[in-house]
Amino acid sequence: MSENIKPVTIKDVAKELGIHHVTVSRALRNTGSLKAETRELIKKTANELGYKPNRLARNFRNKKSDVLAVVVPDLRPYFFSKYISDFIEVAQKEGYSVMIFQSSEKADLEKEIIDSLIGYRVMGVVASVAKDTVHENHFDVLKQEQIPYVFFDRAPEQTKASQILVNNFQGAYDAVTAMLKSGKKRIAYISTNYEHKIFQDRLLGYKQALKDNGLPYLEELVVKGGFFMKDGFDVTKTLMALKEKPDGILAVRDEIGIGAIKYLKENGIRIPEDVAVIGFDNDPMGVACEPELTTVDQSVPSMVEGTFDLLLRQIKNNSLNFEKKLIEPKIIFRGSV
Amino acid sequence: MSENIKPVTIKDVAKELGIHHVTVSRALRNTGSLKAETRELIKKTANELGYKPNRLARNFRNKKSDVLAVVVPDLRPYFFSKYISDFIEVAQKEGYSVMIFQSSEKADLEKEIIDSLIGYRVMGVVASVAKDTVHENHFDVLKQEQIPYVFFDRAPEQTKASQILVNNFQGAYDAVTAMLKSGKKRIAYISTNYEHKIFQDRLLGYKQALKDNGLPYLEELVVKGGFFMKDGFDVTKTLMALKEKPDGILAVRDEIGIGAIKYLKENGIRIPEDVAVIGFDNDPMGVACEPELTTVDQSVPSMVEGTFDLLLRQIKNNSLNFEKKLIEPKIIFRGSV
DNA sequence: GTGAAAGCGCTAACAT
DNA sequence: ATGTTAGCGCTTTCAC
Repeated sequence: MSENIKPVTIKDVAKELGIHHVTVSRALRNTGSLKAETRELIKKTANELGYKPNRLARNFRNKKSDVLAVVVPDLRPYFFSKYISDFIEVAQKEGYSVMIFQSSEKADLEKEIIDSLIGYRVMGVVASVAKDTVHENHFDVLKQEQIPYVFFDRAPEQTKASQILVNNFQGAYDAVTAMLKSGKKRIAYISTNYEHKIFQDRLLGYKQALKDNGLPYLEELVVKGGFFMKDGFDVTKTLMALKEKPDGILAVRDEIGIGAIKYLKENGIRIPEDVAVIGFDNDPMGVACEPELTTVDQSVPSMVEGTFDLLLRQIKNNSLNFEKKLIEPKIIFRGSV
Repeated sequence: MSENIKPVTIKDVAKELGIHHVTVSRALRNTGSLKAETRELIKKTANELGYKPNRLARNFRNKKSDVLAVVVPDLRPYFFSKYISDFIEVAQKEGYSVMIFQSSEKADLEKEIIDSLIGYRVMGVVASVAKDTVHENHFDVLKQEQIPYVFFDRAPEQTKASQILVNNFQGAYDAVTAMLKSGKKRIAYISTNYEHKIFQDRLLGYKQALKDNGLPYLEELVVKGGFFMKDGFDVTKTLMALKEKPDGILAVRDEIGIGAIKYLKENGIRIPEDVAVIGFDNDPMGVACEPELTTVDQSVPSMVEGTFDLLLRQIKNNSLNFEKKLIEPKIIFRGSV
């Protein structure tokens, strides 16, 4: 059990110099008017004494923290870890710290997290919602509390907050079109059983591309499964058991697409000659497999940039927005088409 | 510009009920002695009024936050994102919030981060250090400030803090032994140019395994490169240009190992018949490639559990420890050996 | 250019 | 079982 050392405060610095602590405060924050030499002396002394501003006190006094919060279902999928990594980098540069919360795809945990966030008086919230947060509206309390927030990727359906998404319709449309152009005629679509708009939009893009190319929409070619590689593997098995097999697969996630590739290869089906595959996310995992996976890239850096634009504007204007940004996706062609 | 709404405080709740705010505080925290019915009434009222405890005030008053900080070089590598994901999950369960910081492998940024952390009066810090933080000691201020901290995976060399690592020596030793057992005779070793002990230990394990099997240590088979897939690819090219080529490769990261596999396959070299490959980290990417990559698993869940053990003990005893924990690694055999 | 006073929302310690 | 007092470290406002 060690004795408790008291951190150095501005009063300690003030006492050391025989001046008032408010003067120290002013000096350290570069506000007010004081003699340049006093300011320098104070800074030097503060430094020597090992003064570290108490942000708890400062934030409390200012009634706001310099913290941004990010809420995601799960940190591990590459799309999220890449997004958060980029987000933190920008945030640190802008002088914010970042708290990360995981909902583990559970709406009720998400709710608790939001309450907690409000308690911390975070300056802004960025969220991608849980599996079941589709018709829920537990984010609305943030609006009541005047805390700016932005959804990225996944948003509740009826939200009245700003959001930033990839043009998922276009991404799917382009992916299907690409396979059609390479001569494919029966494109299957593998989705998750999540009901977020982003997945619906991808389905719509898929349908529209078929339609615009005079192809029928066939229920049997549209299947749903889980979120991971194994799920893609299983669901592809179902697809390839069809009497009339697909010759192309669009998967809503790269991991699912890789699962598809694994099934196809294990069963001697050539890619892309027999079946082409395209995924979503530009996960580096897609480069590990063979053939490398063609993918719809969501341009995470632009997405983060857009998020900050939406968020900081609200913070700086002290007002909440309801704005929607669309990022145009880009297909990265590799070996699977 | 919207008007500013004042958050509900305990005083508001108190006024509503015509009682003292301290009573409200006690009721809400389940401390002190008060009539059960008063307590319930207060809680109900607080809820109705939409009271959210101001953690800024509470933490300030208590001179400590309920925040744990994690500092990593980069969030994206699977090992880190998995670790942090697990860490946050446990932290949330224990009632802590988590701030994440990225050093981007830069020691000076790390230094700034630490100062910032101290300002937040975080309860504890968990860190894996930057590329250049080998002989540096900028984490020592945490000790001065009496903030418990634990290193995981990468630690500064002369640190006087608790740390948790995989037994890297053993992991490498076992990996080499496994290849030798499968009949390999010339095992190469691909590392990064980072100088952390974990990489040195892996090299020692590699050397010892050779020695124990009567094999010579050959400088030409030990190469260094970058951190990523591309680097593994490039360095393998060098290795395979040797007059006497290796028939086994131990890579210090799965991504590097996958780069090796990609080079080998592109050049018609069979895996594992001609060359076996083993990586470190149990990155799911290793399942995407073909053959699937055999890997040394670091058991992230045990590592997180161990971290919390080391950290919470210090927090609860209000004392700093200097303890070292080793997790035993486990080889996960897949197709590349 | 500097000092003094006041208060943010909360809780520990001491009343009653 | 409840109330009163005081103060955490900082910054805004007003005074000199």
